[in-house]
Amino acid sequence: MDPNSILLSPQPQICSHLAEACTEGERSSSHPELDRDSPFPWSQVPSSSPTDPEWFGDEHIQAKRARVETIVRGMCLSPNPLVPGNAQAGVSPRCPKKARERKRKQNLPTQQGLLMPAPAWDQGNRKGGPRVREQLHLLKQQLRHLQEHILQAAKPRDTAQGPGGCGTGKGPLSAKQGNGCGPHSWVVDGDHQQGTSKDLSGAEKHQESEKPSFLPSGAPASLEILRKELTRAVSQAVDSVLQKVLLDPPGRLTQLGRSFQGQVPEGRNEPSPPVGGACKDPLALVALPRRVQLQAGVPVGNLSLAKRLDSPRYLIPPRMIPKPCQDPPANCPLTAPSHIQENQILSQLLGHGCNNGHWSSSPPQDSSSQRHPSSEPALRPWRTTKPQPLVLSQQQCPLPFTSAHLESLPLLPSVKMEQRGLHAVTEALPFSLVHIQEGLNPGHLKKAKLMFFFTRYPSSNLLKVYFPDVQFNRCITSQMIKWFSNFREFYYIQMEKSARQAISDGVTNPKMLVVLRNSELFRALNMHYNKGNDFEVPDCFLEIASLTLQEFFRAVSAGRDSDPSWKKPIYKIISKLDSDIPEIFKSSSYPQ
DNA sequence: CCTGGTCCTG
DNA sequence: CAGGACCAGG
Repeated sequence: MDPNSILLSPQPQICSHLAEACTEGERSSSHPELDRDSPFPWSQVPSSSPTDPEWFGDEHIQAKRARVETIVRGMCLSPNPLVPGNAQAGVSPRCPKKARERKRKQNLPTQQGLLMPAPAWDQGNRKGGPRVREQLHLLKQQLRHLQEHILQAAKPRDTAQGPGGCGTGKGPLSAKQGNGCGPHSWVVDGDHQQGTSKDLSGAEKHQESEKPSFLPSGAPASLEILRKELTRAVSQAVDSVLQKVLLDPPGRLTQLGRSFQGQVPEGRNEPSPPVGGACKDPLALVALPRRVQLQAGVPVGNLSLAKRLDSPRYLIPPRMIPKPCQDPPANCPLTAPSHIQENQILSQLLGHGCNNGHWSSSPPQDSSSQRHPSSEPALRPWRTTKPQPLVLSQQQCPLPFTSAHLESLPLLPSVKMEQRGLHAVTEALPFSLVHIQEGLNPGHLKKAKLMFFFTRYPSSNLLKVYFPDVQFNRCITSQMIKWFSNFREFYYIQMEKSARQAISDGVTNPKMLVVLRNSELFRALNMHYNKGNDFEVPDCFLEIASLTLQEFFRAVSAGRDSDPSWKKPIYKIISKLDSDIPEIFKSSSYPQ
């Protein structure tokens, strides 16, 4: 049997009695979570309008339509079709996959698809952005074909018209089209990437005004009429589609922004109930007795003794050593972090507005690099995007942007947009949105690691309390839970390793195993959770670590490790020894 | 059925 | 650290 019964016996008691009570309540976090069903009106968009066959009575055209459709479909299957690819690149790239594969996650895609016309969900996507884009694309193609027909019909005269016609004719188009004049110059460059709905309408408008000159008086008036009608209809269709997709109430706009990284803004995740309060209990109850013991001079095995030797006091709050001083309360509009968010938001909005409408069928390369949440400059893609389409789009794109917003678009090629566009857009967004992080960034990870010193098994509710700047949803929550799971893994591995090491070193009394700040074990742990060593590891952690180490030691030395699940009991013990996390951690800008 | 945990793998 | 498989508990 183990010689340590002395020391260890008291532990379990503490746990089972005191701790249990508290952790229990806290841990059972079955967040009544959110109202998942929030059917968004505009989600219907895809199924409705434009593609209706009726639009093109001409059978011939429909035939072509079918053909084009297959082509388009093929295009959609390619890498990142029209979708601004790595939407969730940085922070939560995995959600989509999960959503796609795991049944239980299926509500996710649904909502996300609706909320995010452009997320990187599989193209195969059900309703949602992809479809809209596809439809728009189709429309564009169809229109182009029609125009080609018309062109052919009018061609003879066009050519007769001579260069003059084209010189004045293609206004905006000539600029884009390398071929300048020529009969095709006025043909909407549908396939050409820059061909946007904008282009179409814009071009057509020009044509309309000029057409008369193109078509000799004798020209079939019906053609002209047909064209106008068609143009108008298509324009309207495009408008309506875009409108439905993009023009949503401010409230939605918010969600739109939140959903950016491919996360489901599944209902509001209220800063959840005062769970924070719960967390304190564990240690408050569990550790407290110990503190009392210690302070009262009642040693709890070597643990307490060691404690007193090299460590300050239990009550001394951990602090960031080097850090100048904590940042002002979280909500500081334009801090570096929020800046990134702004970019995200902007790019999302823009992404929707433009990519969504097939017009900015921006090259795959672009889209792939687009919507890179955190790290990568969200604006990058725009630098390669041609301004024209955007300029044109102002004229008819019924986006929720104000003219001011749009005005900034042409300036996109980077910086300017960042300054003006961002401002404009962000101003239009709910204030809170700027501060809410839809994804997790390195800062959050760091914070989580520090929190690990206090809690090894945080409940999701607790996490929500300590990460007020994070928009929790299933993905984010599980990601964070996963973090802690990983932390634990590392932690326990280290413990086991050390325990075995101690055994092989001839240690026989677990009492001898205490994690001191100068120990190798501590170094490893500190390196892992507190790189940079800018945080003072709380004593309670050392205590828990010592305990864990001892438990492992006892288990291994007792040969219990032969049991496949020999660690379980240890986990159980440790899981009840979470401490309360300092209030400062509740600040969204804590570790800064 | 969902959540949260562990284990294993990359 | 993320993913995925698998499992237990509510």
